Amino acid sequence: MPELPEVETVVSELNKVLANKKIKAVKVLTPKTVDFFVAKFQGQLKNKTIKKVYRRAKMPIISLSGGLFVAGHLKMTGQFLYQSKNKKLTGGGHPEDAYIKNIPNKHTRVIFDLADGSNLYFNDIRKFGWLKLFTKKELENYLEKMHYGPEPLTKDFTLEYFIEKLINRNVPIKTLLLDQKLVVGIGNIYAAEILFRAKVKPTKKAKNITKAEAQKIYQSTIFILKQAIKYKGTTSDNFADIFGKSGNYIKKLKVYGRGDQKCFTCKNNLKKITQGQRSTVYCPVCQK
DNA sequence: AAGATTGTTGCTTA
DNA sequence: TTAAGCAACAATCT
Repeated sequence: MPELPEVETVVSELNKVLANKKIKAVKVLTPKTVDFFVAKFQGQLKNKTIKKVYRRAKMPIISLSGGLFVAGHLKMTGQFLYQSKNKKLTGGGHPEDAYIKNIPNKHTRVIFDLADGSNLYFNDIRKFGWLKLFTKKELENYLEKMHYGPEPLTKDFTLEYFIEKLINRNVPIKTLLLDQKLVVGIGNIYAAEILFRAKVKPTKKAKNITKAEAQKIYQSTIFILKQAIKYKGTTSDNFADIFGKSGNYIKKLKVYGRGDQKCFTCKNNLKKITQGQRSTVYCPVCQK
């Protein structure tokens, strides 16, 4: 459940520790993670220098010398973990620490050995995450093919655009918020939180959302994502930053993961339903 | 021990 | 063509 705030946290930390560092060697332990291009991945990254690490949608992107890029997706359980030379990761005090301590471990898929003696690990419990080597052109083509919507925290995401995208859409608003073609970065956690803040019921059809409601959802999207970045994301399951530390936004969650508990606002019981094979929690009283 | 969990792709149907 | 719905993917926890 790395969503935009979690990926942003990881990417900004990676950029700080990796910029200008040289890759000495790369070891792929799980071929599937690099789509079985093991020799290419290991061979072409050798002796490249990392220029910067940034993000598009939920994809971390590492730009390298030689016009190459490593881009990928954490999916549900992917993690980048960074260990400087004589420092072991300690975990953040959560049950998932077992996956972070003693790296490399059985969930380590790719290891980057850096010239200064530090290591970057790509860990992934469920093996849905992936990394891929791209040239600049290939990366551009890939991103184009994805038809990603605007970044919600930039000027590209306007209220007018958002309102227009809801017109005639016969899908629940929750489902639409998860659609990366409409706007990128929102996943199951923040969709629930955004709609709670906007006081809109997740099952409401997009075409029936009023302009006033759309504006609330739009503003809540920006507010919630920014706030979650400030808290370094949400660790509800196994998200960790590159130093193995948990995100703190779990303290701020109003509805996600709180099915059958009391609404903080009205004290009635929150309701848990399933939409598009995903759980949704909302307050039947506060959200109309 | 079966069911829940979740981001995205790709298939099916309309 | 596009929209909508849903199985599948993997591993772990409950």
